[in-house]
Amino acid sequence: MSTTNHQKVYYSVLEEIRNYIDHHRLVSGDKLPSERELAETLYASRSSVREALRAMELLGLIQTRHGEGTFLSNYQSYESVELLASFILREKHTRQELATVKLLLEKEATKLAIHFAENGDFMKLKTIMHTANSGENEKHMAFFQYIFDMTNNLLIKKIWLIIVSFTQTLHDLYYEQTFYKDVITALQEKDSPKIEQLFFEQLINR
Amino acid sequence: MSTTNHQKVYYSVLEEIRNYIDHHRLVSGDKLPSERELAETLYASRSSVREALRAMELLGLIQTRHGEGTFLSNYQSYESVELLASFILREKHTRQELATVKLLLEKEATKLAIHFAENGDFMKLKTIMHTANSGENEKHMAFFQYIFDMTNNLLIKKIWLIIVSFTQTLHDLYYEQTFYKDVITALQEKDSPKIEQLFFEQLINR
DNA sequence: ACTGAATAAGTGGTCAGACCACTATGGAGT
DNA sequence: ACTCCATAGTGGTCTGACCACTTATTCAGT
Repeated sequence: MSTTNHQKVYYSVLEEIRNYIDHHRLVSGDKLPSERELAETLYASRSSVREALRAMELLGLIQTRHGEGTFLSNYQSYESVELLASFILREKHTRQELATVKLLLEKEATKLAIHFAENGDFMKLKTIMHTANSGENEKHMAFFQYIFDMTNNLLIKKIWLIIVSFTQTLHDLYYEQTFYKDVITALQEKDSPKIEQLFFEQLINR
Repeated sequence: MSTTNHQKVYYSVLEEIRNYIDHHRLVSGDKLPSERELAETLYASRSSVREALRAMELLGLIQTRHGEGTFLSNYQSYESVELLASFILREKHTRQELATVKLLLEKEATKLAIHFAENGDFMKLKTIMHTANSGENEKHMAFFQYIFDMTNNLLIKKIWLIIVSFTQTLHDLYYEQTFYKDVITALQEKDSPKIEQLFFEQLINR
């Protein structure tokens, strides 16, 4: 019944580090105190401090450089998403589920890209699809990598990359040859329903 | 443990643990080997094993009980999410990305659900939204949880759950009151473009 | 034979200290 | 002014110890 509020040390360390970041107005790239200094300041052992820092590192919140120090990550890398995914995707998800999510992400990204696409982009996409010395899977990857970059949404791209990496081991990634050309056209005409239709055709073609 | 390839020990440990879970077909609630046993098996120190376990714990992948052991979790534990979110959501850009992906997933799930919806489902959804003694966020969760279950796609649901758990700590999840009613109607009429339109209105309303 | 309390064994939680590997720095020698 | 390298500072890892908590075992009292 005793509600012992025994918080683990590494957890308090995490909170303290967050407070430190806030209080010192640290931004990406700034250096954190050394492990030994943190340990002394927070009255914790270096092991406990490291447990907290390693967790943060794995989540992509910080970046450690051997011999240099610990730094706030320069960009939001969504490392935690990858780690989570590697555990979630280990389960018995069917090929069907993976393929569906992959297609949905590609479709939505394309529709998002409508709002950002400029003239040069269409040319670039066409060039990608006409690169001679690359396989269909490589073209597909390059094509949508470009699309996802256009969306300015790193998170959705990250999720897609993970899904794709799992899909790739099962079967091919790519759609029909004419599909990509049609997508570029629809993108150019900012025709969202057309994109919806194009992907839907691929969905039922499987 | 071998330090070849500059791979940090705690990271190898993490991969090994994932392999162990995979190989032994562990499911939620199952017990992992003790820290000492893992250290011995993986030729790593207990400190390194703990660094890996703490990171997994922070992500809600495992649950440790003092004196008992370490157990595989169903990663529904929202315990550390708030702390995690306080780190991850520091940048406005990140919040935007999360909100967009959340909306896209909900939209696509709803459209997928069209193909599975039966008469009883609409009634059930209406009931959820008319439950008196529950907040708007709870209604929203229950509503879409039901939608996602209809899609028979566990993967997309899990992705959504993770996204939502982070979003929730920051601001409200839900849309306008009339929105849900309109969605049910569109679902009933299998009107995919209407669903598209409804969500799009919410997107620009932010 | 049964019950219950004391004990032991196993587990996570934490700490201190040691050593290694790597990086940046600054001073000695040119 | 330049180069070189010893050195200090940093993260990376390991060992061993002790504490706190939970469960299993033992054993005394009935």
